[in-house]
Amino acid sequence: MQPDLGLGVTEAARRAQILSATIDTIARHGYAKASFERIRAQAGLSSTRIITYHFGTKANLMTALLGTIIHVKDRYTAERAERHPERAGPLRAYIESEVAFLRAHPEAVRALGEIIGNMPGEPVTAALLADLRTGRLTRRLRQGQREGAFGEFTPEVMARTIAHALDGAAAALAEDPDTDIEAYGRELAGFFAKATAA
Amino acid sequence: MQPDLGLGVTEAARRAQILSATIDTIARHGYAKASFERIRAQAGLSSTRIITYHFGTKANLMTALLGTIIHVKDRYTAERAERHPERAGPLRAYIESEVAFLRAHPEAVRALGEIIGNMPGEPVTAALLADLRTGRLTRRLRQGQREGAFGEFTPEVMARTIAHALDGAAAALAEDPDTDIEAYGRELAGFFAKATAA
Amino acid sequence: MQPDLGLGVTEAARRAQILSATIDTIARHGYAKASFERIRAQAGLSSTRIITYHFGTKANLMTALLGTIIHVKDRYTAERAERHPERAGPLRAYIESEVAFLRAHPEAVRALGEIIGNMPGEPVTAALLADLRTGRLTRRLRQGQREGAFGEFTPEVMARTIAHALDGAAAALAEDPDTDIEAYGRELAGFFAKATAA
Amino acid sequence: MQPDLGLGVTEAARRAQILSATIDTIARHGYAKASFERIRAQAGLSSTRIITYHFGTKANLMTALLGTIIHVKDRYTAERAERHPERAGPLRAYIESEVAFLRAHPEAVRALGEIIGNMPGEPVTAALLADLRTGRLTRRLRQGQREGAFGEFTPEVMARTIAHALDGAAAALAEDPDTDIEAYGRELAGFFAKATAA
DNA sequence: TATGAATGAGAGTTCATTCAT
DNA sequence: AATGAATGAACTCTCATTCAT
Repeated sequence: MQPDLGLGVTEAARRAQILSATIDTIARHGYAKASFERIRAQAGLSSTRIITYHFGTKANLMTALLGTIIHVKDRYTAERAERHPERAGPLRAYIESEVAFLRAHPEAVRALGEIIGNMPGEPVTAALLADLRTGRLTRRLRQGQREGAFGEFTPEVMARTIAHALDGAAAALAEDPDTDIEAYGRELAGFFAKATAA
Repeated sequence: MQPDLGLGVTEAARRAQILSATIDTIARHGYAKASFERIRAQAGLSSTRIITYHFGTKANLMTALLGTIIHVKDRYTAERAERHPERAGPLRAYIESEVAFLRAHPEAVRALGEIIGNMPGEPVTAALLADLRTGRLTRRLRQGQREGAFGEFTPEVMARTIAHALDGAAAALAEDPDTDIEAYGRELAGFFAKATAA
Repeated sequence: MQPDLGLGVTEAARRAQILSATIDTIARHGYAKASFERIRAQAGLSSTRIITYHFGTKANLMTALLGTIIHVKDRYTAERAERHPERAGPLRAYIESEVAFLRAHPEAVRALGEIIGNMPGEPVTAALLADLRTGRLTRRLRQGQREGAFGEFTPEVMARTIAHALDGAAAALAEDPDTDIEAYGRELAGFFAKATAA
Repeated sequence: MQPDLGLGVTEAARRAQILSATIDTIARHGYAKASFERIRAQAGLSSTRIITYHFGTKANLMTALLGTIIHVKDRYTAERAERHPERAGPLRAYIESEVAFLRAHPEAVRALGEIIGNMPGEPVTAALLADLRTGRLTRRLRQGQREGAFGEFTPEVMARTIAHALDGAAAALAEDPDTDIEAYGRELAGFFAKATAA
């Protein structure tokens, strides 16, 4: 009768609950089918009304989710960087970090991809999101070229290729959850080490 | 009042008209927003009814579209192979052919990606489509390895990486239609030549 | 490619084919779901157009079907009456004849019931159909009362009750095709013999 | 402009309003034509959306209606049994009770018949509904036979016959609302008293 | 005797959102 | 911090039917 036992939960906790349910819903059904109703069911809420109450519109919810995932991912990456001091070069470190996050939070990665690929809105926003994915990497690659660590290539193209290769890793994991994703990551790192070599 | 001037058009022509409009609609708005109404408007038809008349259901329409695009792409690839005899190795030939098709039919490639990524249906179908994308390439890569043309790598991983790298090319072109996609393709071919080198 | 091999069939044969398919469709799916499309599929035709061509409207088709079934049933009853001279009284003869027809053509009986129960149209038509079911029987019962063969009862009520009891027999057969419908009929005849006894 | 004056009505009241309108609609037009639009008009609502809001799907609405009618009928029967202590034997009591309910709620009986006859769904459901109609009566008849109150007959056949005879009563009332349905019921009770006599 | 092509009307369902407490 | 009730718009799909050969 009362599937939602979280009466009087704090705002922050409710938001987190809904965001988490949204990630799972998107990961399971894809962005297009992530309706308020499905999110409501996933979260075990009694009415979709609670979602609009906390987030207003769907675009708002998705923007909040985007911010949250990016935030979580950044924090994860930062913490990991402290634990695993970089030995094998920035590119390998980058790829392995991405794969580690994928392994730790596959649904979040899936959701991130779905949101970026499907969220409506101006091309402006799309470009911003795209830069978010490849901007930092592009700069790192260019910096590396300047320092002589890499050979000749167009940093934008390489960055985009790496980003999409990582999408490929996520897709492989999604198709077969038993994929040895670390091995996949090491192999990718090897490819791009060769491809970017001086 | 009579936006549809194609009264009495033959079945084949109508189907082609609708399929073409569907490609454009998906390319412009994405799979999720490719409703019958939008397709109708794109095709300049008077009623969406004509779409269900010719294709029955939406799933049917999408399946037909999938088949058509794959068919067109195969034919394009075959014809191109005749005109451009392979000199630079099968991998480079493959990538350049894919990029050439992308250049010739960017909307079709966009639509193909959207359909594969969003069409509902069993995981079975999804796996079939995935194999369609990477299966042939995987086999070619494995064959090349046996013949000593390539070094050590997991063919499945490499094939998937190449496929996703080509998605990256399509995304680049979509974001900026002025992208020099041939150059992009040559650079990709260079990457993967290095990455697969013995 | 040409599921309909009956090209150039005579009008009568085509009509019979369609009527027969309509009976089967109604028997299988009920009146409400007996659309032109389903009838077309059942008949193995290539287009519903052929149905409208021969019958015009759906109401027309149903009227024709009604006439056909009634005709067939009358002929069956007449022929059976010749073969089985009446020994056990008109009521038993009537019931056994109805049950025999049900046994011989259960789909036709099912279809007849569905049509009578669902065909749209004025109450006038409904009353006509009702009389068709019970009119003759009512008259026979009244005649029997006059001749002293039966006791006291309202002929209309008894006739209606018998007609609905026969519907019950059809329903029993529909629910379980292995029903011993002759036994069922004999039992019904026994009931009504008692119920109508002087 | 505002045909719906029931703003803010409680859920229970709205459901009752809709269910009641659905009964009337089915009684008037038959199951096949009982569309949301017609129900909406009958209930004086402003949009059909309110129906899906409260019941989700049409199948749901019909299931709810079925449950409601059965519930109401059971309650009616129980209350009546208290007021009218059984004198004339269980069979006569049963028939008179059914007829009394028919007299009190002819539309509900009509709707019940339409729903049972037309609601789509597995044969399983159909069998369940059939048992609901005749199961109790069959058991009563068998019990009566054991106690020597009845003669020889197959209880299932007799129960089904009685149920269909009651359908006949409902049909008579539907065709002519002035039918003296109590008299009809007494006559039926007389028939079956004779038919089941020891 | 038949068909290919088209169509208006209406069905049920899902969607994100809003009004009023 | 939350809810109950409602809603307009859009969507896919099915129906019987008609126009033009």
